[in-house]
Amino acid sequence: MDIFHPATEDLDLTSVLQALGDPMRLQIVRLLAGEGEQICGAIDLGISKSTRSHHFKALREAGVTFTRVEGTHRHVSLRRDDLDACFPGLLDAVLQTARVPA
Amino acid sequence: MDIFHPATEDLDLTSVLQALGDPMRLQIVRLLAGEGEQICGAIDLGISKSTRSHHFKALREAGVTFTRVEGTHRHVSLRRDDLDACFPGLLDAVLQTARVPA
DNA sequence: GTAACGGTTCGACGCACATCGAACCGCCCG
DNA sequence: CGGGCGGTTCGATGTGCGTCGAACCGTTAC
Repeated sequence: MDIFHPATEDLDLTSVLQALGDPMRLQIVRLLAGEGEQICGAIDLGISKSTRSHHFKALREAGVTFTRVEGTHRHVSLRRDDLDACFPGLLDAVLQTARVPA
Repeated sequence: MDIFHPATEDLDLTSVLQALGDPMRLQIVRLLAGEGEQICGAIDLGISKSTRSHHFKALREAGVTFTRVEGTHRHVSLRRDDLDACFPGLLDAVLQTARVPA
């Protein structure tokens, strides 16, 4: 079971919104937007490894992130261009407010 | 238990995204954006009354819609201004792509 | 006053999800 | 080659959600 990424034209608004509609994942997306590509393990939010893996899978399968394998590491990045192409303005709107939390 | 609406400053991104992350509710929002204020019963998507009521409640409690009581009817409308104030561009982005579904 | 109608609430049910620990797999480094 | 590390997968568990029918409530109409 290789890492799956949905095609750009297969991105689904509902799925993306659902993926973004979780505090943990929203935080991950915010971090990826700010810091750029990250190694999976570098992102720790006080959750277990399995839960983290679960969220990354959810984001990836919704088409929000792209995962690149390099050795034992997984490099994760935002699919900014694809998201902007399918849902123009959406990511920006989410990030703009996500950047200013409380 | 009167109809509750969250204050504009209490709107939460995660909650809004979660509310929008459902096909039925997304369809309702799209309809409200296109047709303006609607009576609850005028919106039928092949779901039961109770399910419809449930979705309207979810949208309302997330701050996406405003419900106005008039006699036996409930008039529902989008909280466009409030959403734009809290999450500028978000609603537009969602509607723009939601307008072109399949 | 009584019936009909618009909506809500109440279980109930099934499903999906967030979370965890533990087991597992692949790769790298001694 | 063998151990450790980065990540995934596998149950298991609790919880929340979408859906329904049925019962209920307020208002309007007759």
